Amino acid sequence: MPRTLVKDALNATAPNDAILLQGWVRTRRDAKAFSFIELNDGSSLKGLQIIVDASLPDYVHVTRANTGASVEVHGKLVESKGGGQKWEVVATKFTVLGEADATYPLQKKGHTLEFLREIAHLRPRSNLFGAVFRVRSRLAYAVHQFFQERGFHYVHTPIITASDAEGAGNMFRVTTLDPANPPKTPDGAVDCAQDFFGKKTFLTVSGQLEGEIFATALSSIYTFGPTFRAENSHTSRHAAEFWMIEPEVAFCDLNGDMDLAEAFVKHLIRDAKEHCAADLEFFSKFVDKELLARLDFVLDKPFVRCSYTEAVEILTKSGKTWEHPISWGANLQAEHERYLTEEHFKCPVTVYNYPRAIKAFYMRKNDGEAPDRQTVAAMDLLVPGIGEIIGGSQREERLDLLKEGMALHHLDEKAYWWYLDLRRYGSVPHAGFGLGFERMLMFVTGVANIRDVIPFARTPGTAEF
RNA sequence: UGCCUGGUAGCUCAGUGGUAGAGCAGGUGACUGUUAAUCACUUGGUCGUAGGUUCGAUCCCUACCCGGGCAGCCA
Repeated sequence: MPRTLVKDALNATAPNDAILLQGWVRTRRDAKAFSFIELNDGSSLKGLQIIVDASLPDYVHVTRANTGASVEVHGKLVESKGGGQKWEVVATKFTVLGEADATYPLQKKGHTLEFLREIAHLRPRSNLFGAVFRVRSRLAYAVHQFFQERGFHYVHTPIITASDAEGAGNMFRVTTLDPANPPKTPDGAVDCAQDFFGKKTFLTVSGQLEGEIFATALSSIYTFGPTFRAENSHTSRHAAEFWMIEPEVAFCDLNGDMDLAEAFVKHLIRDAKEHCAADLEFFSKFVDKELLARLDFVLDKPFVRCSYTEAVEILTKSGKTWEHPISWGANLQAEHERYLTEEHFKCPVTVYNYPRAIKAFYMRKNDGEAPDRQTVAAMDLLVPGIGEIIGGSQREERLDLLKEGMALHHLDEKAYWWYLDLRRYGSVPHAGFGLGFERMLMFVTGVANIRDVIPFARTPGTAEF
């Protein structure tokens, strides 16, 4: 007999005389003549109520079906006599597949997120994490759907890379050399030429530069994969390993890039609302009361677009005192970004055209500006509660200006020979951005800590599981 | 990395310079078409680690370890 998922049983339109369910016991309530078992198989937030009558021969096994045990139930799907659920299953055959004794850590009560992180191998069986990871799965699908429907091609950029100065933070070294006894060059330095790849290699901090290669061939591409930053960041929104989505579009300028970013974020929110409604209701009830209202609000209105120069004026005229003083040329700090999106505009804000000096070498220089007010066509999308969720730019497609940018950032042209070739041969205007998948999940679920939207979080000092 | 904050029963927490309590979980019993069921009884802790002050430290001091928050870095 084929297995029926709890989700499908709950959505049944008619009773069913013979049904098979498999899953884990969430809670059991014993009555004199029968027991109630709430069965969950991860297919939905809500479980299915199982009735095991004491007259059933298998009833002797019910006492072993404690919270956490895995069970198999053959039975009849019938309309429930009790309140609280439409359908329930009256068991005809009841089997405990795997017991869970009193040491099972998940209890029928609220646990702290900190405790659940310590049992990351069991927390997917909780309501909250079941919901988080169902949404994560759905949104990963929605990412591909959004881009595939728009003619983008999915590119697998390398995870191991030799590009070591992309300006996106510290990198993890990848090496097979013996750390205790590495080969040395005559002058005493570690001889990286003898390493596995014959040179220094790292885990990628971004697939953007390789993405540009494919955008200047396939026109519109996106990457979606793991990214690594060896920053010693102790915050609720940084992880050493996270997933990033990086579209790159040829024949596209900054406005097109901002349009794409806005459409993408809205698509993901709309998709979650449509396909994960019960899970989002759960978050709205137990994690963040404002969640659903905020998501609706974000969908309804166009995002505000505000140039860096305007943003600095707003911040200067706000009358607020800043921990980090703000003036033209300084980077926007978290407190500034939070003010813009949470207090001043009260909606998602795209800040664009940042000072050239504080942005990456590959960003396109804007023309016709005073020498002390030069900007690049960069943009950051800020959302309430999280801050920066997207960072992107139009890329510098003019060879001479790209070389100038590299000189400003003290980069060696030789290391980027292939990147410069893209400007030597058939260069086109192009633009792209990076969206932190976990930050998007935090925004959609209301979950406040990045460690709780990653199955197994890697943060400084922590790599359990 | 800097600053702040916490570490007491399996979990969530209270508490006091004289070596500790509650709720939940577990156990036993009762009761019930129950919904994190309910009621009664009950098991359970060298109070993060190592020093120091003191007649005496879980409590005060120092260091360290671990968790969390904020800032910087960014996605």
